[in-house]
Amino acid sequence: MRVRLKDVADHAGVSVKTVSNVVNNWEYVTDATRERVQKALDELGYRPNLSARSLRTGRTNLIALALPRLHEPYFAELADCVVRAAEDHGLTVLISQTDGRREREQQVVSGFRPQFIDGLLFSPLALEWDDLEEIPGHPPVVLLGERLAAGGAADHVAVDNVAAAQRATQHLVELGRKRIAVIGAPPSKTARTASLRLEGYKRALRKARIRLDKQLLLPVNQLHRADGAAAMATLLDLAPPPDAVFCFNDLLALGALRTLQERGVAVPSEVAVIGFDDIEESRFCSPSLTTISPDKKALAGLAVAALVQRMSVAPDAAPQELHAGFELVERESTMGRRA
Amino acid sequence: MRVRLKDVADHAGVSVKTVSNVVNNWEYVTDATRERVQKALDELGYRPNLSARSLRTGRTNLIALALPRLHEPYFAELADCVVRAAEDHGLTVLISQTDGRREREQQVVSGFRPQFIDGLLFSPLALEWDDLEEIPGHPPVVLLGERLAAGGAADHVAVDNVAAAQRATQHLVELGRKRIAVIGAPPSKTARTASLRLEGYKRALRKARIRLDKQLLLPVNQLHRADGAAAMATLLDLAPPPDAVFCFNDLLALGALRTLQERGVAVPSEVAVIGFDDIEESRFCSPSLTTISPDKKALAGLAVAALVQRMSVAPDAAPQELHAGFELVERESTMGRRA
DNA sequence: CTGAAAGCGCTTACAG
DNA sequence: CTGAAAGCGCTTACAG
Repeated sequence: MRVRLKDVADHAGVSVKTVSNVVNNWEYVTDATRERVQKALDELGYRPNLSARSLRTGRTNLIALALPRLHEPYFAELADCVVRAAEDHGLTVLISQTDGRREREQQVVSGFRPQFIDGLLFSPLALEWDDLEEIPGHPPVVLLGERLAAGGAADHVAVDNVAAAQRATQHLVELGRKRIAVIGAPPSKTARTASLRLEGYKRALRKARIRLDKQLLLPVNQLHRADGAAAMATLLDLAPPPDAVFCFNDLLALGALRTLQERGVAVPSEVAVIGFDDIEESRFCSPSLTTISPDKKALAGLAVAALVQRMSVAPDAAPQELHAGFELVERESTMGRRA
Repeated sequence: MRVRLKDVADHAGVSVKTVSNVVNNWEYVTDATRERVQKALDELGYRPNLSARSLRTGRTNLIALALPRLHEPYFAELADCVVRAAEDHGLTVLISQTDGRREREQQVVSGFRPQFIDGLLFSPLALEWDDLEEIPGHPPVVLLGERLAAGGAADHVAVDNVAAAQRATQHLVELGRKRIAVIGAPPSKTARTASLRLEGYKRALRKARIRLDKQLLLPVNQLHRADGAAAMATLLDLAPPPDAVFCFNDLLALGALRTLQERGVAVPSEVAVIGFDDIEESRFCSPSLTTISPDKKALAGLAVAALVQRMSVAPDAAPQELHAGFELVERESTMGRRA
């Protein structure tokens, strides 16, 4: 049989209210009472019934995290950070994959399990802001990473993609590279993150007075190894080929490295490679990969904190734009002199 | 304001019970009443309060899925299947990562959110059965993939690892290979799955009257690309080197393929490679990877069904050993003649 | 500082 | 086939 508050109260010879006070760390309980109740709590092994608590308080302490794909290491690592950050706030995270498909994203926002979560951390690929607005009584939402198309009025947490991409490009410039290619250029205007990164790239080139060569901008279908490998092959067939490549994520870069290796092109002496995300494998591949490392912990921490704000303290505050830091991690794929 | 059953009842001019009957698809409601109530339900946009329902029924319809690492594509894909299978039973899945560490696994089983889930799908790496027994009032558990050490008394769902490994090895034998190496051999006895796969490998060799050469059995620290790559390098330094490699998962095989490519060893003509898991990338890498494809959908379906059984129908039934099917998927890494 | 009591929204015997 | 009512376990004004 389950141990209820009432059982503990009887055991300790106090009222239910008093036990509840102790359980919830209420301030005004005499030490003697607290101690006695705590003992009863321990002896009986009391565990609160979360459903009852939720029913009473109207909060579930559950938040959902909706991501395109857990397969992608970046998202898997980010999810892990979010789970930990949420734990610190006493929140449990429900992870769900949207596959970046609009229909699934819509499903998530309108609540696959309605009235079930207190808030939503959302990394949308396809959804537009209008879609979000239309849904009646959707839970508080904080956008993570991807920004909804124009006019968004929800908190948004991300790295400063423009600045980060500029930094990455600048790094290649500083190595003396002149023909700096991009793998992962935005295939369409809806690819918001890619557009921002491209903007950063352009700024760096402008500052270095290097002319933009559109031939060097390669879009991809997906952000996977295979796409990176294929794009790199295309680039190597150019005359002259690039002397550096900025890949818009590490997976693409890993694919590019593979092609370079196959073709016997030396990295970094002939072609320097830089990625974005700093996934685990980038440390272990050979050559190890120079990359932009977004502060995933900060990203998760800011997002959860913003959501908590919206959930309880200030549901109607003006939407915030929050940036987590990043750093450039130099590894073998850009270390060393030009050939 | 939230719409309650009571509001709908008032709106439709019936009692709360009747509305509840309609919501829960109770059989004995006249069509006229059902229709009228349904209309009120729709008009008011009623959504049941799940906390209240849980409090009343004692069930949350939440199950947890505890996996070592979501980063690993196999687990990510499996998780996706589990989520879908659970949906069919009206269950929501709480995914949590244990990192394969005993401490985290213990945490999960004893309930990170106690009294919160109806059941647990669990893929343990470190936990022993005794640990499970010791935990008072742990939820119904079904083991997925990994088997707890001896004496387990919980349902277990997996592919027949011995049979699958035997099939894989036999395939290499049929190609005429004689020196068949293994990457991913069990580093210790606790690596249960690896031990089973090794057993299958041995059986296939025995049947083919090929002598076991322990030099060809390479253990790994982790089941990642880098480990596969390193192991392959070791194998190529043998004299003579192997003419085929059975990798105990696809990630290892992907790493092995990379090394083979770097060293200019032809696949499959000089060395044939086979993996295990059939992760997405195996279809897209070059050469594409022959592999054992466990029926992940069946695995997830069986696991969820078994858990549902234990949760409601037959909590104390004798533990079952359930096997999902597998098939050998032939791709480029083994297709073609020997050099 | 502590107690008695109401009520969160639902399901479910129990009547009828 | 439908209704009135109890009760799941908790929190929280309200008294004292």
